[in-house]
Amino acid sequence: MIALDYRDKRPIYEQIVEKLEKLIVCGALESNTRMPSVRSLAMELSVNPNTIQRAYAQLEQDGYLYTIVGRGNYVTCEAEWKKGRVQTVLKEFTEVLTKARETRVPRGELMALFDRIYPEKEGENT
Amino acid sequence: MIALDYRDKRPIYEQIVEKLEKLIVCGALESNTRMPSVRSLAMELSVNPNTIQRAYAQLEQDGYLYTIVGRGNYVTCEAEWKKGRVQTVLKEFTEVLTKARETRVPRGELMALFDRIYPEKEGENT
Amino acid sequence: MIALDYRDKRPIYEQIVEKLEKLIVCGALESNTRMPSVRSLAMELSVNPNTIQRAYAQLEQDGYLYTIVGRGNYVTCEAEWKKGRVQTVLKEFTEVLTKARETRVPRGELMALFDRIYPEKEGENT
Amino acid sequence: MIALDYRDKRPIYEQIVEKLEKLIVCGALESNTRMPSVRSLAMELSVNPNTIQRAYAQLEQDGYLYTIVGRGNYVTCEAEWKKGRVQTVLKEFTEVLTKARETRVPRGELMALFDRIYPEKEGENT
DNA sequence: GTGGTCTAGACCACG
DNA sequence: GTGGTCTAGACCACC
Repeated sequence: MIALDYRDKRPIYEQIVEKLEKLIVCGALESNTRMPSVRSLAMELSVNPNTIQRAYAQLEQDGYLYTIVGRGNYVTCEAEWKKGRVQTVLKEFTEVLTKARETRVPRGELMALFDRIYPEKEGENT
Repeated sequence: MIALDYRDKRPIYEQIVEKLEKLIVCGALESNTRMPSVRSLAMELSVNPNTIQRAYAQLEQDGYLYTIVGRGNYVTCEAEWKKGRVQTVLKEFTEVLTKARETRVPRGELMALFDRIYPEKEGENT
Repeated sequence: MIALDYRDKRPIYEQIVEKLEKLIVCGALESNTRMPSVRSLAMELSVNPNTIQRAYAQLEQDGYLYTIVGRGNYVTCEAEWKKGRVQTVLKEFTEVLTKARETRVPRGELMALFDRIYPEKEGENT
Repeated sequence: MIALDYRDKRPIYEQIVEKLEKLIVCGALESNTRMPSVRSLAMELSVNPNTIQRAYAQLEQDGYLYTIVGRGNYVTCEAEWKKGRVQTVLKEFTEVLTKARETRVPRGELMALFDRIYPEKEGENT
């Protein structure tokens, strides 16, 4: 389900958070789906349950999961996490653009990338 | 010259790297200029010389500085660091766009930001 | 009769206690009325009978219910639970006021809230 | 500095958070003061450093502390935490008042308490 | 020295 | 069986 990179300097729990976040955002983990239990995921990834616990706690705080004690962790419905997520992305987008301007990256190069990665589709994403 | 934010989560040396990088990119520190000595900058910022040493080492590795042993640290010429810099920015740009697509951020919203931050100017940046 | 919120952090039995308490206090469940049996309420709410049992036990301890073995659980008469209830509320009121004073919340702001939530009516509640 | 109550059902770290929060709010711990180190406070309270760590993390998240890795934890300036704090208190005040109204607690009794705990002082708290 | 992370193993409340 | 808390002890980056 998830591959950990022990050479990565970031803490393990953060990697797990990032990976799970992606799975939730892309829709691989649907709303109200039950996540693997703390212990089972810990076994699967060969890490300590505390580490998984921490990752789940972070995801809960970020609005991606909700916890029912004694039952398990569940994925929140999309509308729940989408708002904050969009804001975060827009902020990051602004930052990288500012950086690009400072570096005087040719505008055309950015536009080309933009169109390639985020093609304009009729009736979608608009 | 540089203001440190001790409440920032990132290590001090990283903040210094970032600030100096900006000064070099924006042209405030011109090519082949001699940087302040490790000890003097350490004094000025009230930090451990080791911290400055580390920042300079990082900047050298990133291609912004070159060292002449016994003489000091100098800013590399623009062409030198620009290549790496542009590549970095483009990679970051790609990543954030991918993230935006996954999150299904409306394309128009990104375009609007793009045009505002990076306005099209005739004969420049193209 | 009662809606449970599984995303609530509090244990289920506590939620049930709170809901039933409200129903008793507001008069929806009158004095000496027989409460639904443990098993039937458990069925209705789709929870474990133990959970209902625990909620009833808590309510009995708080003075809202009394049990006649073999007959069922009954709502105590108003005068019975009112004393304890008033005391509890006054204690909570004192605590939150103390907290407000420590935080130096403007007195006027509290007064405004007070008047809005608890309007002075002639001949009532005095 | 702090007395723990092991009979209390709440987790230890939460008790510590509450106690420290009070000390900060009442001004006993002034802004930008350095808190005792994780290890030393753990020793003093005879608990595990992880427990203190958790308490400090919570306080940081709530805006009462900021952390400088390698240096220690510091109290944030008052304006930082005051805003959220006031809001919390007002919400609690509203809740308890609503509860009081449902219980039909005599308005006069509340008013008396109010005046005793939060006396009107000229030129202050208004 | 500091805080941050992680492991191994334990106990508890909840349902 | 589930998540939540806690202990004991360890290693790391940073300054």
